[in-house]
Amino acid sequence: MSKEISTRAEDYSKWYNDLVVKANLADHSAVRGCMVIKPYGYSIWEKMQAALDKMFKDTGHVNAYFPLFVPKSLFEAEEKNAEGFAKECAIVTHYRLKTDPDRPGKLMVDPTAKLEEELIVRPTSEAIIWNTYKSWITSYRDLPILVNQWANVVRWEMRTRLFLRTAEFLWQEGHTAHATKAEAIEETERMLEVYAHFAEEFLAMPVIKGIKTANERFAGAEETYCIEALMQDGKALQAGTSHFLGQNFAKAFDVKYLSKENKQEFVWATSWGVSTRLMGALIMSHSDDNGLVIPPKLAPIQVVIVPIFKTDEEFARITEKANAIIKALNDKGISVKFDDRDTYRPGFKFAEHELRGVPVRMAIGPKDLENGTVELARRDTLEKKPVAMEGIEDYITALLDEIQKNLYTRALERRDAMTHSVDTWADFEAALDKGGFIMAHWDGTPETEEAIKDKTKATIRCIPLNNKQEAGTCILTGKPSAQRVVFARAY
RNA sequence: CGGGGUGUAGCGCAGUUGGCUAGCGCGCCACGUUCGGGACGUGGAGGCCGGAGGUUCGAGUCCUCUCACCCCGACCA
Repeated sequence: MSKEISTRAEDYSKWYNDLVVKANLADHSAVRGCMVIKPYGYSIWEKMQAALDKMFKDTGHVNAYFPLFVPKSLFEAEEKNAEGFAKECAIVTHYRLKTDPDRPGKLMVDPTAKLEEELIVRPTSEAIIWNTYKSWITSYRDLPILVNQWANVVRWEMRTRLFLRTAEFLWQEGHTAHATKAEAIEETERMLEVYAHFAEEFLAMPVIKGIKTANERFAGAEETYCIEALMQDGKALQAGTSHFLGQNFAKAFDVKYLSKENKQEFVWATSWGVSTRLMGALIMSHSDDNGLVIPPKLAPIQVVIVPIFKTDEEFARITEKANAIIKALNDKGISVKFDDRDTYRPGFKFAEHELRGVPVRMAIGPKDLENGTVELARRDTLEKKPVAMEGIEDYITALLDEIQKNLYTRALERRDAMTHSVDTWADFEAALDKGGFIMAHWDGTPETEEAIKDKTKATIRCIPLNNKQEAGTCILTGKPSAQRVVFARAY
């Protein structure tokens, strides 16, 4: 069985950090608050990208690319949005360096190369994109515009964490334009569904779909929808957001279209995004003390074959068998790595592939050649057993599927076990100490939400979609409430 | 931006009241024995002790300045 992960905050933080570095996913970079995503980590991200990209295309979206820099005048056009991001922007003020007369061999900013207008390094692209949409849209025939962008953005956060909150991060941001409010809301909800489906099917991570309270809403949005997941240490993680932007950006950038009725109308907007934060979510959802556990659908290597041999002759015979198995597995669309390095011993390889989260390990040794078997070990349960070589590809196909399902079930059970319903302030505080989601009544005011946050650091993660209506009283103020909302301490 | 801390080999660290050729573990390289759960032995490579200035016969160690990073807080659609 996998060992217990300590969920004490500082231990968990350290465990998480060590794992990210040791499993070769990413490193702290020399640049403040940024990280280097290493090839193995990036290959997992690529799997996520591919799956998401297909889902975007299947829902009618196309990819495009917009500039990294946003002139300040554009950035500030939508006031709420600008205000929301103002405190975390990187700003380009100059465009040239020169040699420093006082320090030979050193460079200095050339004061004569000051920009007329500062450029903001995008923290999100609504401004630059809506400024562009203005020139793309004149008629209802131009709508809808369903565009997605894969890009990097910069948010100068004061405190950073690998994958979860780095100064620069990779993400995708969808930006759509619609003729009607209903259509835009439909799009917002559709993309939330896409995210939820992706999280559950690919990341094997159960999520709660909901809407944010006014306090937590995206700056410039009318409504923010989100998916919220629970990590193994009992803290919540916002895993994706989908915003209904109303006509805020259309009005800020004067984007209008002529309707069928020959009337000028403002365009309705949505935006939605997920980021490399999902890598953090993946790690904190499934991993154990032996290392990463990657769901088969996202594993760059689904099966690793470790040969066990003493002599060249043995190795040759094993290789022959292995090649036949690799072929059969590849034909089933399964990615396989044959770890034929003779510079490491089997035990070392076992440990290394476990650390990296490979879902299935196959060991082939002399005994197996004799018996016509292989030894299969599954990463999720760490079970090992001999399996007949004959028909192994079908066995593994089913096994990968089972591992994917098991990871989801396990995560769901863990989340349910960490979800508590409370009715009093005392119970609320007690539940917070245990961690997890807390379903509790709230009087619906931003002031109360803020007060609870100040007292406990817990925030309202979301108001679940299709939430059960149930009369109750607010845990803090005792005022009437019509429904429970999801509280938690969050990343 | 406040409070605290750390900078010594690729990584993790020790280095006493200033003293001799700056150490330890892991990793790395070579050779040999090993190889079904992170092997072992022997030998070896690798340091402007974060940077600048100062005190001193002598500085990793003391002083001043500076830079970087980390932690706690504030902040984080």
